[in-house]
Amino acid sequence: MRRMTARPANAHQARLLRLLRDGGPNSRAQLGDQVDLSRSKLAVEVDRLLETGLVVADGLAASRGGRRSHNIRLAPGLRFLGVDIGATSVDVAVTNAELEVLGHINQPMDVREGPVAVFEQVLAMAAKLKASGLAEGFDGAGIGVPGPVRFPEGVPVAPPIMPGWDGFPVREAISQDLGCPVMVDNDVNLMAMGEQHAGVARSVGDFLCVKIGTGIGCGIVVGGEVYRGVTGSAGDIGHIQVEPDGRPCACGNKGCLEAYFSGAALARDAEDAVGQGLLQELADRLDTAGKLSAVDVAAAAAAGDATAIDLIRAGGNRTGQVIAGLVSFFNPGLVVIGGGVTGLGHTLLAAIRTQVYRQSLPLATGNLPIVLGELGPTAGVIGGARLISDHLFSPA
Amino acid sequence: MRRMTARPANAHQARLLRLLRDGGPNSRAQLGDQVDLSRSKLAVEVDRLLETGLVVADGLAASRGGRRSHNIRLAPGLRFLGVDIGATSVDVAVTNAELEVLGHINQPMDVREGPVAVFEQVLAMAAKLKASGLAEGFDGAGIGVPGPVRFPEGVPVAPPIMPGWDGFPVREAISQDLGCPVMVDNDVNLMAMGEQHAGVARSVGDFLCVKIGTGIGCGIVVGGEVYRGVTGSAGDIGHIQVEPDGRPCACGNKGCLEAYFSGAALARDAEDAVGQGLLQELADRLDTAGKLSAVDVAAAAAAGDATAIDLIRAGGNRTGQVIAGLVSFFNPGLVVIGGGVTGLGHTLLAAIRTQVYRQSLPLATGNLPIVLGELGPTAGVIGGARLISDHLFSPA
DNA sequence: ATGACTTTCTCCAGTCACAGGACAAAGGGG
DNA sequence: CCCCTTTGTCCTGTGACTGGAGAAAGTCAT
Repeated sequence: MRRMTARPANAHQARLLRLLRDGGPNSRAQLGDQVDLSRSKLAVEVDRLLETGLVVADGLAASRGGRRSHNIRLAPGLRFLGVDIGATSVDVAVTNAELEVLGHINQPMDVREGPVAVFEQVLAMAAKLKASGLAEGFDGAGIGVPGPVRFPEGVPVAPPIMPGWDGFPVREAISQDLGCPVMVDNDVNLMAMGEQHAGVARSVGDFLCVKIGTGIGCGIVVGGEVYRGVTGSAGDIGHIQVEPDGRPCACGNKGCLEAYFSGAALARDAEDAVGQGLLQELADRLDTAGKLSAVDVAAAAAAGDATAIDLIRAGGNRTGQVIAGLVSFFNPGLVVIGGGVTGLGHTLLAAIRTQVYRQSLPLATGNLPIVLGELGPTAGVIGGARLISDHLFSPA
Repeated sequence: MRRMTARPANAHQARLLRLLRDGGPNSRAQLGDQVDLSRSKLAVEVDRLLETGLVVADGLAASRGGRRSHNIRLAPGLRFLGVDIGATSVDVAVTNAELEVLGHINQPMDVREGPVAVFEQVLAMAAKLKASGLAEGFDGAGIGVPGPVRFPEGVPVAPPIMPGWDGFPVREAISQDLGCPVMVDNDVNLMAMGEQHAGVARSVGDFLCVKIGTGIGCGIVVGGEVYRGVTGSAGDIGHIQVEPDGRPCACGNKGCLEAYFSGAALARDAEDAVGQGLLQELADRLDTAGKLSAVDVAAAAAAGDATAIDLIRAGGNRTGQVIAGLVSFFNPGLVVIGGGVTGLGHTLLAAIRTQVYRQSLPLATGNLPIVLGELGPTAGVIGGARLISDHLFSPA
C-alpha cells in the first residue's frame, strides 16, 4: 500500500507541519502567531496542505471570546515506525504524526546474528503492531543501530560490536520491505532526539545525551540539530582512554572507558566480586552459566549492598571524569544520562555530578543541569519517529 | 570620521559581499555562477551595492572570447582592524576588505595590567598604523581576548588569567573609542576563523583548532560556524584533567593539562631540568631572574638536546591524549595545532599524532589530517577581521 | 433581545521579487 | 567582413506576499 504520497511543497508548509507535530492541533490564527506570515498567505498554505491530505480540519474549538476557530491537525491516519536496535534487544513502536507512542514492543535479540536475521525479527514485530489495529500501514520509519552510520546513505560503517553489519544497506533494504521512506542513525542520536522532542531536553539548543548500556555513547545536539561528525562517528566516547595502560578493551586498546563501565563491565565486576566472597546476596542470582547482569547489580544496590554501591560509584566516577572533560570542551546547556543502566539511578547520577562539578570549569558548570533521561526505553523509538518525520516534513 | 554607513539590505547582497571578500574581484557573470539568481536579479543587487559604495566597478577584465567583463570588487578604501590580545603580547593589524593584511604590529604587553591600560596601548598601535598611511579610518574591528566571552554583548566573563577584565564592556568601549562597529571573541576562536579563511582549514566544514600558548584552548568549528557553547566557554580544554591527583594547577584543581603542558609549564620544567644539571646549554640563557621561556626550549630542541626534546615529547603526549578524546567525541575533518609553541614544530606534532592515531577510533582517524597552522601570529588578526566582516556583511 | 466588542477567517487589490527571453555591446576567429 | 561567444541590460509576465476591508461567529453588558 502506498501512503503519504504528498510532501510539503515549500519551506512554509514544512514549517507548519512541524509546528503541528510539536504543538499538536492548532487554529490558523495560532499558527499565524508562530510563523511570521500574513493571515492571507498562511490561509493559502494551509488550504494547500488540506488539499494534499497531510492535514485535516476537524471540528471547531471552543470560543475564546470571538468566532470559534477550526482545528487544524495532522492527518490522524499517519503512522511512523520507530525502531531501536540495541546490542541485546530491539524496541519497535508505532506513533501517530504527533509522535505519540500508540504501541510498543520490546524483544530480546542478538545483533551479532547479523542484519538479515535481525530485520526479519523487526519486520515481524512491525507486522504484529499492524495486525493489532494500530496502523494500516507505515508512512515512514526511523531506525537506530548501535554503531556509527554513514547518515546520508543510511549504512552502518565499521561497527565494532556488530560484525556483519558493515556496509549493509539498511535504509534501502528496509525501505523496500516496508514500502515507505526510511532513515537510519546511531541509536544514541535517536535517544537524544527523543529526549529533545518529548523528554527532559525540550527547549534546550545545545546538549549532550550520554547513553550507558552495553556500550557508552554520546549524542551531541548543536543548535537543535544532531551533530554526527564527518564520518558519522561523533559521540563515540566509549573508547576514550581513562587509564593509561589500563584494562584491555574489546576494541584492542587499553584503558578505555567502556572497559571500566558499561552494562557488560559492570556485570563482569560483579561476578568477580562474588568470586571474592563479596556481594553474597547476588550469589543466588547467578544463572546456570555463572553470569550476572547490570540489573542484578542495580537490585543489590537498591537493597543497600555496599559492594554493589561501590561498583556503581566507581563506574560513575570514571564516566564523570570523561563527561567533565566533554563539558569543559563543549559547554552544553544540559547533560542527559540514559540507557540501560539508568536503573542504577541516583547513586550513578551523584557520582557523575560530583566529578563534573569538581573538575569542570565553574563557568561551564555554573548553570548546568545533569539529569536522567525521562523517557527510558521509549526515547529511542520516539527519536526514530522524529528522525523520519523531520525528513518527511521538509521540502521535497 | 564616519565610515561604511551602508550595510547590505538583504541576504543576497550579504552573500555577494562575502563572495567578493573570499574570492576577490569578480565579474557579474562569475558571481551569477555562484549565487543561483537570474542575471537580471543579480544585476539589480549589484547595482544597489554600487550605489551604496560598498563595492566598486573598476576597469574591464581581459576578454575570454566575448565581451569583456567589468571587474566588481569591494570598496578599496574599506579597512578592518584585527586585534589579538595574548597573555604577554598584542597583535594589531589592518586589512582591506578582502582580509589581506596591509600592516601588522606586535608588542609585548601584560594582560594583568587590566583592560584600561591594555586598550590604551592597542589604540596607540591602531593610531600608528593609521598614521603610516595604511588606513584613513577603520570600518570595523574584531578583537580576541584570552578568555571566555559573552559573545552577543562582547564582554569577557570570569577570565582566569585576566583579573580585572571580568565584565569590562570591551565591545561598547572600543566601539566608542574607535568610532566603528566592534566584535569581541575568544582568541582561540579568532585563530580558527583565520585558518579557516586564509590558512589550512579552507574548505573544511568541521574542524578543531588547538592553540597552545600561555594556556591551551580549542576552537570548534561546526558546519563552517564557530561554536561557542551556551556560556561562551566552549573549547576551554586547558583544564581537562589528565592525571588524577596530579600537579596543582593555577585554577585550583589538580592534574589539569595546562599544568603539564603550555608555554608556562614548559618553561618551568626546563628551569627544573637545568637545576638538576640537565639541559646545560640552556643554563646560559637563564635571564637575571633565573627564568627561561618556551622559546629557549624550542631552540635547545632544534639544536638536538635530548632533554629538551623529551620535555616537548612528554607535553605532546599529554596534549595528544586529550586531543585523542576530543577526536573520538567530535569526529572532526581536520585538527589544526597552533599558538606560541608552534615553534616546537615537528617534535610536538609527531607526539600528538602518535597519541591520536593510537587512541582514537580508526573510523574517526582514518582520514584525519593533523597539521600545524600555517598563518602563525597572523591567524588571530585575520580572524578578527573576518569576525567583524562577517558581522558587517550580514543583513542589517 | 440588542448593540458593542472580539476573534477568526476570507477575499481582493496592489506591491515586490524574480525569472527568462530578447537584445545590445564588445570582443575573437576564420 | 561575417559569424560566434561572452557579458551585460532591458522588459514583461508570473507568482509570492502584504495589508485592509469585510463577513462570520461568537461573548458580554445593558
